[in-house]
Amino acid sequence: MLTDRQLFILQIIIDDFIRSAQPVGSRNLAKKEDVSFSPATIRNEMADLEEMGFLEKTHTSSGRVPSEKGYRYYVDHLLSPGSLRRSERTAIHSIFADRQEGLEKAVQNAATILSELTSYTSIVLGPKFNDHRVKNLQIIPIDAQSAVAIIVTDTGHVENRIFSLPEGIEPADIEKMVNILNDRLTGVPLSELRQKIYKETAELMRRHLRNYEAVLNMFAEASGGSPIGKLFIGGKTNIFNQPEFRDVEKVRLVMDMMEKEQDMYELIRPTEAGVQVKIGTENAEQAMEDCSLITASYSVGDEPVGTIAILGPKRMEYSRVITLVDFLSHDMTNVLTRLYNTRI
Amino acid sequence: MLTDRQLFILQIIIDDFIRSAQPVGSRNLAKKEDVSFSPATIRNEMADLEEMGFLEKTHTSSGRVPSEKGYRYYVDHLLSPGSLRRSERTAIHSIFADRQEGLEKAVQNAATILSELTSYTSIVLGPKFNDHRVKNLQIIPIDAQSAVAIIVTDTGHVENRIFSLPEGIEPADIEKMVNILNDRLTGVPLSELRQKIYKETAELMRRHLRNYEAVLNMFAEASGGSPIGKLFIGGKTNIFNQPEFRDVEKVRLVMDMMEKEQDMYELIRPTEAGVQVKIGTENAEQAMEDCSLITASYSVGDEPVGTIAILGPKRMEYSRVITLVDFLSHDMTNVLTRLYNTRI
DNA sequence: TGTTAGCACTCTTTGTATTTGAGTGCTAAA
DNA sequence: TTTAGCACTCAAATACAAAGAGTGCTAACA
Repeated sequence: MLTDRQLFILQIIIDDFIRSAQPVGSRNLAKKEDVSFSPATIRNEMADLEEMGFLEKTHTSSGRVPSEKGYRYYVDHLLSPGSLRRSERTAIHSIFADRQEGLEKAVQNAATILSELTSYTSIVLGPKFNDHRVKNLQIIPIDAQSAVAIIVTDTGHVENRIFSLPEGIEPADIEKMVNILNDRLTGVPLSELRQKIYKETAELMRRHLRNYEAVLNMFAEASGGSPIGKLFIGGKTNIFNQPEFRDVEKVRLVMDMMEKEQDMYELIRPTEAGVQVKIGTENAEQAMEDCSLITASYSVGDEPVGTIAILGPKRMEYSRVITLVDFLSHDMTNVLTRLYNTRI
Repeated sequence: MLTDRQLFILQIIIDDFIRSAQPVGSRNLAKKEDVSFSPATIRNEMADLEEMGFLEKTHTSSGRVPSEKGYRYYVDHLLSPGSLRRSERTAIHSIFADRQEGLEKAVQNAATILSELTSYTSIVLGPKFNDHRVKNLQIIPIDAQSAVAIIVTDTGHVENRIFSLPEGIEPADIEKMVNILNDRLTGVPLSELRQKIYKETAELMRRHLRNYEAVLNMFAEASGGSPIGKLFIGGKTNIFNQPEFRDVEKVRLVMDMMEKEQDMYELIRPTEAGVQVKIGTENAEQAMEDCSLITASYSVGDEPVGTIAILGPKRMEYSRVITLVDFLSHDMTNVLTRLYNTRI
């Protein structure tokens, strides 16, 4: 068990290291105003803290650096709850202020602002609406061989795909089909569209369309096929600012990872509700070894529809970022719920 | 004027430097099989070449390095025309092999393959069709206040945008409007859509829609508003491989630039037909100081619709990359022309 | 018994010569 | 005109010393 003094010292060390990126030694620590013990005392405590695995040394006679376990303890027990500046709050509120631009733009905007506010890298996923419902279906013939299928959802989202038409199909046939599709499928949630379309309309489709699988594919993609929303990353190059990433190889690892969409999806896949902090190797991804990730999901009503995240060095300003991410995720939840939850 | 021997030496120096990234000295040059002069002779020639501005020294007693002027001369006069390996050719042909995926995917694919083939960074812009023509327009009401406007073009491309409906509009009104819009605007090229819609339908729209500007805006974006195609960048982190970019600051400059879409558009904006090479400061962009850019546009018929480019260090394998870019741009032109030019 | 001063020790960082090696320019001979 | 020879330059590597920040341990102190 840790004594109060050990907690105090651990906290100061980590705070200091987060600020300075320099290993912190007993002598300098003792000089701080609110520290009233001698360097020797501090050294003893530090030795204990190191023995317990909260601190590390970079070499035998260096100052101490927080270990992963140290950060973990710090985040779990020592964090003083931060508060946001007025300017930060207005910046966040402004993201969803004007709806005209469309949801996707707004989300992208969120990523940009988040990265500017933190000077770390931001990742915003979503939103995906599992309960998008079909509002309208269209099939628009392009030429003799091909047509575009379009789904409009009740959230105003549009999916489209080109597919081939069977030989000699008549415009009237298509119109009839569209009518039937709309009749049978309006109001169906995208998540159920796939099975519904098989059950309700496959027979009909088969009769009229040679490769109706293409249309089914489109529907599959629109619903379950791409089960995740779009991914936006803001401030990709912010990592260059961190002194511990002076090393080209380290930067490269992280940059490479950020280019792989799949990896990023995996990385920020939400595991539980609320703000989550993953420190260094707590992230599965190899490249995250020296980084930490703070994530939070946002929802429409009770349904999580997306994730926001901040990726920074392990030496991250946890307090500030957690507050920020928490605040933004709630704000997004509020706005989106107000916008889209009414229809349920 | 340069003597044959000077040309020869210049060529060997640049070839060697492109391979090794090391300043090349007279002694090592003289050791090469196909060089039959003594180091002293070479030194004399090098001194002349330096005086003329084709070579530079990194310090007084170092080997020579090509200057920008040197590269320029090399590209303009000394390039041996490269040829592609069978595997490279099949890789390129495979890009547009299956149309099912959609044009956008194929273009993105082109960027990826191009960067893998060269191990430089690739940039692919487009395609934008100036002569997309309107095939069909739809307005789908979402709820009492809003609706989605959709344009389908004769290339199968779909644009959509949400806008607000005026109070108390009837579904029948909308249907009427859609009919009129389709009647008046089908077949109109997107480039002329904006003025046409004003001339032909503004009066009508104003009567039925409160904020018909939103719809006009959408049309504007679909046609002239985003006058450029989508931008794909492949192998962003390939620059890390280059020994002259061991320096974090240098990498950062380039990475920062690549994150700014606007800068990238400007960078690869085509200036004339055919393959173009821009070396170092020949690019306006500050961050390109140590990089070269090789671009080529591709067309549908005679109309250029997009650009492909390779961004690498000044010490780039010009011969190989030029051949590759030339080949791919022609291939894309062929495929796209076959696909889309028939309708004109 | 917990705290602290003192001290020897370690290891990085910084600075300063010194050497090595690759390369140059110039001169004079072939 | 070419080339051998030589003095010279500079970056990079090597070695060494000193400085500085830090530690651990012991013994004295409150």
